[in-house]
Amino acid sequence: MSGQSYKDALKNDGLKNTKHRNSILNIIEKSPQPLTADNIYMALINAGEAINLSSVYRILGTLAEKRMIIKSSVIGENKAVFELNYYEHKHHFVCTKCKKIISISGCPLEEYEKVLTKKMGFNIQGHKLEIYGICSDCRK
Amino acid sequence: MSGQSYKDALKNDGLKNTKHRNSILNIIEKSPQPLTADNIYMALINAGEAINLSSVYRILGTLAEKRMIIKSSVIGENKAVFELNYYEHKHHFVCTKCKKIISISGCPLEEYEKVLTKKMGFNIQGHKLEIYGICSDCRK
DNA sequence: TTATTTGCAAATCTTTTGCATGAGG
DNA sequence: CCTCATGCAAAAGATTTGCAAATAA
Repeated sequence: MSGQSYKDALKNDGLKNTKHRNSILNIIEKSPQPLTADNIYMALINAGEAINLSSVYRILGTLAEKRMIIKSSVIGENKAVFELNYYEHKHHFVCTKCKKIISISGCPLEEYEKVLTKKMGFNIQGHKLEIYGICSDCRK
Repeated sequence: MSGQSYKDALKNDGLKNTKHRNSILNIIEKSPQPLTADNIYMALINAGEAINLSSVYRILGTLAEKRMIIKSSVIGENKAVFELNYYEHKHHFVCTKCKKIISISGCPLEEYEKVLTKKMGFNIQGHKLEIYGICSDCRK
């Protein structure tokens, strides 16, 4: 729980630099996969940091609004997951068997978005791509 | 509410041909965009068909399990949406301003999935792509 | 000091479930 | 008939909110 400080990043978004916000950003940053609000809450509790679940939700909402993190959802699950808003654009592969989430770097959609912009008149802000199937471990 | 009968389709999946199941399939089929359980429930009530919301959920669950419909979710919303399992593969554009959902035919991912299969050893079953931004109407 | 943030409890919203009744094949 | 489908009420899970107390700047 002693990771980097997000003091400046928070300040730039007009947010106060609090212990909870820093801890939550650190947890999300260190996670190789997107986390639910409850995952993050439990991680804090296990690390000995007293916090209320509603505060976790409130902080996640604020950070997502400021685009420091991204809120999304996983097919078939009815709860939100959060991850850092990496400037390197990534996608995820979800194993339908073991539920593992694997990051995939690179994005095949840049050209396609240009075509859509021209053809449909959209102003595209982003996209979400999730690929699902059986991972190599589960195929064995 | 007097649309086609899904009698044979239901029978093929070992499901009884009930009024509710037919009505729900018709509502989903006629909708240009994915619907929530509550959207469907309200449509039934407005059409004068008495049904319980839990039955709507149960029917949607059954139909999704039999792959007659597809359950998915929209970024930033915490409820599931349902649409027909068209055999023509489609994606959606979501306008972040007016919340309109526009279907896009065609899919830019076929080649990419082949590459991933080879490179990562995945057995790919499907994907979900959602593109968001401002639609042409809202840009005006 | 003052606006922002957090804790707490309760409310709200979506979805699921148990059980008794009702309807399809 | 006999099984499957539905209604109803209640539970469960995720998320939000109002308000008072605590804290950062």
